[in-house]
Amino acid sequence: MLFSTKAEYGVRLMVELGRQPGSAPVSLGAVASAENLPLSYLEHLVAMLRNAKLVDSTRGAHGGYRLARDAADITMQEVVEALEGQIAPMECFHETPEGRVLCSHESDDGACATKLLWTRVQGGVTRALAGTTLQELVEFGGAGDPSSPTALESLA
Amino acid sequence: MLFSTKAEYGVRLMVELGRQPGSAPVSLGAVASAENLPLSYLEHLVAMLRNAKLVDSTRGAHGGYRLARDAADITMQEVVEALEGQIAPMECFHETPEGRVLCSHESDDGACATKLLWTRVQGGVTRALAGTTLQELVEFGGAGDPSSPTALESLA
DNA sequence: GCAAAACCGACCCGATCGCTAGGATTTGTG
DNA sequence: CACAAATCCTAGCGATCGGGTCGGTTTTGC
Repeated sequence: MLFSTKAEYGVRLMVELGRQPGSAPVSLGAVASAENLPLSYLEHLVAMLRNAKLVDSTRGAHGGYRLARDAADITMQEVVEALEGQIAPMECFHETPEGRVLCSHESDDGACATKLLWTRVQGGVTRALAGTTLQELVEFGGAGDPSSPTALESLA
Repeated sequence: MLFSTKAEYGVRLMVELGRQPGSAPVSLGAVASAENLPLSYLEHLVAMLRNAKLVDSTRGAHGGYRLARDAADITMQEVVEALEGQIAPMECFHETPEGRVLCSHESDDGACATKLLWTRVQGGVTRALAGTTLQELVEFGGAGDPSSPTALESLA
């Protein structure tokens, strides 16, 4: 499995937030029951998303969460990386701030034999994640679960 | 981390085998010391590769392993799948024998909101893996230690 | 017969995953 | 003010897996 359910749940959470029409915050409980996910677990995930500044929270009664930015402006790479940590195909791969990929096995001039492969893999994943916006998923997606007719209106 | 060291070590093993000129089998010990990997662990990995019919083994003194097919005819998808199991971005993703991708969350007509994303990711990974042959890695790669000057461009 | 190798299975330790529990704080509402 | 609804925080727990070791058994060439 490439990703754990952290990414799955977290993305679902983001989609649910992105689907909300108004600017009123949505409680996690609402998201949890809409997507049929354990609330206490979602709390952990949403905390990561908040740290990554992808969602804003308002505390207290009638509080909740909403997207920190426009859905069209949030790439899935940001979301997944907030949840799963930096995306790298392999332990020995680090990405420098400038985007260069380094393999800790390679000597100064001799390339690691596997680098070609992992670089291609990472490229494929990164392109897929960075090339998909939350907006797309919101538009694409149904309710995720047929049991909740809620929030289906924005599709029409 | 997308993949574990099982894939890393296994690919290195395959590259090492692919680099051998003659048809004489290479002992695991030789591979282990060449790549500086634990022999006893490699035994498990090579067993998977043997089950997947990617390597042949000959027992007894002066035995060892060699590629079951030509390096140009082995895709990295086969290798990685033999080691890591079926490649899927997410638990809920299964691939039918016909290659169709199914998400266990989607109802009959309502699509899972995350399916678009994971499908793209899987596509990216699969293209990278299936589009890379062992031969390419053999040609690309130095030994990891003895450095052969290689062209680092044309990675993507 | 001996040594080199492939084979096989059991075990071990630490990390992570998925999740729960129990609280504390903040804040709108009656 | 009291209360309830919500976010927030920390700790823990069972299970699985990853990475690796160990000890042994076969098979085979010399």
